[in-house]
Amino acid sequence: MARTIRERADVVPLIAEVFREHGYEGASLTLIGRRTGLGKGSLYHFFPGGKEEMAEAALEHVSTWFEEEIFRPLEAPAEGVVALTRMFDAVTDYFHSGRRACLVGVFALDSSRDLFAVAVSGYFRRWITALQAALERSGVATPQAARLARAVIGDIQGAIVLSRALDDTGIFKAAMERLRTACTSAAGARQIC
Amino acid sequence: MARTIRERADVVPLIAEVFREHGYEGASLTLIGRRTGLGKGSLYHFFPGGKEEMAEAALEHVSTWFEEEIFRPLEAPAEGVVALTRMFDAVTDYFHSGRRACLVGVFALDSSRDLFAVAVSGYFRRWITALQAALERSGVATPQAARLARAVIGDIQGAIVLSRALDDTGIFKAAMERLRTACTSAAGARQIC
DNA sequence: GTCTATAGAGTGATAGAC
DNA sequence: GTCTATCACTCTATAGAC
Repeated sequence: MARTIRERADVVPLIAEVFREHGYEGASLTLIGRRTGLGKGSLYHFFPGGKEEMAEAALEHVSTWFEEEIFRPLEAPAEGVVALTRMFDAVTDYFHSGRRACLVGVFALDSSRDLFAVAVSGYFRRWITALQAALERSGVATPQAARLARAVIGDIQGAIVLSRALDDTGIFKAAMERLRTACTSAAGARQIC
Repeated sequence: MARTIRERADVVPLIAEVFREHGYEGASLTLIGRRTGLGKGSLYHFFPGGKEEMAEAALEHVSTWFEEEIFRPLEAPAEGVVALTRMFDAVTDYFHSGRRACLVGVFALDSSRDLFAVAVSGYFRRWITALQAALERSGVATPQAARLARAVIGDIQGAIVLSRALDDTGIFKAAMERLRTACTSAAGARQIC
């Protein structure tokens, strides 16, 4: 009866990966148990709310990661254009050039959206806000920055869908390059004026 | 034992809607039976291959609809810019301004992608080809048309994800307007040169 | 009678809850 | 591990159209 000193925090990323790959309905407790190496008893010890609490924890984990690695750097007082480039690099890395789906995007598409509406909308709103801040710091006017930020965040999700559908990471990389150029050229155009 | 003369073709759109809303795993036969008003006997009579055959039929139905309503009009010998505008109108209508998910996009995101890889990639490849043709007919050079077509199809998928996530059809409508402008201005710029 | 569409009880397997 | 509910699916039985 070995007591593998496992913490809740250790298994959440693994659970998030199962939800990301199979969706909320498709992620069975058997699959989650296999991935984490945890029995149902342990899973319900860590997540008394069951599958729904596991998904909430997965969403929170993703949000926290993005908060630290993407959102806050976008708002940091570094030069806007540098922050933008770093974001596209980090995003390309995180989504494995489009091979890896976005957990929040997956949840947004099917009926599980309603169950996690607050977390799902909060994630995207937060990202748009942070990106808009970086664009404004680069000299883009507020209304244009807001519009561009919404477009870029949407387009990243689209690039994931399309590169997965065509099984071609080149699609994702090309999209990131295009969006990065759109952001920096918007910044450049404003600085000239 | 009332014999309601139902045809397979009548229930396929209803089944497609269940898969669209719940994903492949989330779409249970109970749900499908309830939506179509058909018992398991009838469902298995029409689809001996079970759930997988139902999903194949749903994908085929969507592809056929797009072939007739979107792809062929894009390739018809009308003026390219007119064809482009019509596509964005038809797409806005079909996806209910982003409220309705894309069946193929949903399948592309989760693990069911591998099961339906041919249909999923075929749908997007076909759309890109047709859009590229309309762009070229509008005067856009081949390499730019190919790049733009890929970007537009990806961005449409992203607009669906984001507008569903934020529960805001304005996001989708704004994205369609932006993409339409990008297409027509690319066509216009080329015609001037 | 045959064939087709229907309903639904019943199968083992597996789901999620506890 | 144990529970019940539900899963995808099978099978029998029915009805009416020919």
